[in-house]
Amino acid sequence: MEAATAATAAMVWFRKGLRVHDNPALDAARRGAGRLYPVFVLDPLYLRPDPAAASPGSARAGVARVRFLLESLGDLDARLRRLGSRLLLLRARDDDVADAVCAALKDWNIDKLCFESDTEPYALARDKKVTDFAMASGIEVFAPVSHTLFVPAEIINKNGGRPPLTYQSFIAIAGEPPEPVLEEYSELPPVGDTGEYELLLVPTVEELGYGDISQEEIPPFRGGETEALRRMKESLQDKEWVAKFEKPKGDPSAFLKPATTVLSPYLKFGCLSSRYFYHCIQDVYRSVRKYTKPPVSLTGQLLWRDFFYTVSFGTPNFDQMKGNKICKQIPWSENEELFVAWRDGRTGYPWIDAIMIQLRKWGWMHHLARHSVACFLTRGDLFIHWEKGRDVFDRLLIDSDWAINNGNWLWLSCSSFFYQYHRIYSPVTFGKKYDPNGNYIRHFIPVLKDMPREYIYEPWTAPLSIQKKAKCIIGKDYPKPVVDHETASKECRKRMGEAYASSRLDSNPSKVKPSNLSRRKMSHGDQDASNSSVAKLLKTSRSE
DNA sequence: TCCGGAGTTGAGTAT
DNA sequence: CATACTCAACTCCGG
Repeated sequence: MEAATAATAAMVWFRKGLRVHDNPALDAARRGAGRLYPVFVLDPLYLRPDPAAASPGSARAGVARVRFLLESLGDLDARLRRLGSRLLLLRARDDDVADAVCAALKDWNIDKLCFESDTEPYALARDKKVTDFAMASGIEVFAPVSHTLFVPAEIINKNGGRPPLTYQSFIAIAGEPPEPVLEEYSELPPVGDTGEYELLLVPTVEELGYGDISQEEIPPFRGGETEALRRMKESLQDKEWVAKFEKPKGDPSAFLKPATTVLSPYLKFGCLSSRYFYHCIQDVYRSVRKYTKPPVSLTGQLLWRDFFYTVSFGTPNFDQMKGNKICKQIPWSENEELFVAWRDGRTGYPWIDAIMIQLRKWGWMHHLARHSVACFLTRGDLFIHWEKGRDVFDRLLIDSDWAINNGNWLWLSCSSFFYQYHRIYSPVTFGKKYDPNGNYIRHFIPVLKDMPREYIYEPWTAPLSIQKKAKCIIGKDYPKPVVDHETASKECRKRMGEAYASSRLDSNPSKVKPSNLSRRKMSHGDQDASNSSVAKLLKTSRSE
C-alpha cells in the first residue's frame, strides 16, 4: 500500500449517513487525503415518478420521502461547501448505482474508498459489487458500521452465533454503545478534478416531474442534518419531558405537536447519528434525578432500533413469512378489494382511514397509529398478509427502514416477537380515548369535518338527517365500513388460534428422532442465507 | 420435562 | 381523570 501523500485521492460515498457530524467514513476519507471526492449517486428507480403507482411518488418511494431525501442532499451539500468541499451528485448508469461508483473510482484514480456499512440485503449486494471492483483495482476500502449503535455481527457473535430474539436478552448482551466522533472540522481537503463528469445540482421534486402535487399538503418535516440537529436540540431542551418519556403513553392522534421527537426519518437517512443522539440523551439523564429506562425510555427506542437491525441481519428471509424461521406460518387470506380499501384509506373506519391518509400525505404517523392500522389489516380485522402492509409502509414512510419496518410488521401481525393475538386494537375506541372530539380525523378526512362528535368514529350510525346536515352521506361521500369489527375480529381470533395450534403441531410432532435437527417443516426448501457472512455465523451456532 | 414469570403500547369496568 | 383490576390468554425463557 502506498503511503498517504498530498496526491492521495479519497472518495467518501454517501448513501445513508447524510451528515458531517459523527461520520467515521468521512473522517477516515479526509485524513491524509490531498483530494476528497464526496459522492452521492442519484437512483432513477428511487426518484423517477411512477404514474402506475397507487399514490404520488416513484416505484420505491412516496413523494414525501423523495422530497425528504432531496432536502437532505441539499443540506449535506451546503454543509460540505462551508468546509470548502461540495457534494458530487452523479447519475446512476443504466439504473445501476454501483456501476456509476465503479466508473468514478477508475476515472478519478481514487486510492481510498470510504463508505458507511449497510446491513440491508439489497445494500450488501450493491456494496459487494463496488468492493470487489475496488479490491481488484488496488483501491483501499474502509466501510465502518456507524448507522447503528452497535455492530450487528458482533452482537450475534457474542450471543453464540445467533441473534438475541428478545429485547431483554439483547440489552443484556449489548452493553454500552461506542462514543460518537465528536471532533468538528473547520475545513476538508479540496475536491479533485472530475474531468468530463457532469455534476448535477440537487433537483427539486417539481423538476423531477412531481409538479402536479403542488396543491397537496406538504409534510411538516424538512430533511437534512441541520434540521435534524435543530430538532434534536429542541426535543432535548425539555429535560423533564426527556426524563419522563414513556413510549406506550404517547398520544397517536397528536399531529400539530407530535408526541414523539419525530427524529426517525433523520435516523433513517443518517442526517442524525444514533450514537450522537444516544450520547446527548445521556447528557440530559445526568442532569436530572430520575428518568425512565428501556424499553419505554428515549434511549430504549434507539435500542429497539438496534435490536431489529441485529435480528434482521442474523435471520435469513427476515422480510418474508416463507423460509423465515422466526415467523409463524399463518394462512393469510387474499382479498385485493379489502387491501386496496385499507391502502387508500377507504375502510369506512375514520380512525383507520385518517391514519392511512396521514401516511400518504406526510409519510409519518405516530407509532401507535401504525399499530392500529397494522393490526386492522392483519390479525385484527382483514386477515391480510403482513407483507402487503409492509410494502405500503416501505414505500410511503419517510422513516421507512428495512429492518425496523419488517420487524414491526412481524410483531404486530403476531408472527414473531409478540404473540398475544387476543389483544386487538379497536378501530373505534382506541383512537377515541385520546381524541374524543375526533380532531385528528377532521383534519385528515375533511369530508367528515362537520360530523358531530358522537358519530365521528362511527359515522354510519348517524341518522340520515345528521349525515345530511354534516354534508356527508355515508355510502356516498364517505364509505360504509368494509367489515363489521365485532364479527371480523372474532373470526380473526379463531383463525389465529388455528394457525398457532397447527404450528405447535409442526414444531413438536410427538418426538420423531432426537437427532433430527429440523425444527419445523418448510414447504419451501431450506433457508439459504441471503448473505454468506450470516450463513457462516449461523453455522457456528451450537447444536443441542 | 414441567412450571412460573415476563413480556414497551388491549378492552372493559371499577374506584 | 389517572390507576388498578379482570378478562382470557399467547409464547418464550430460565430454573
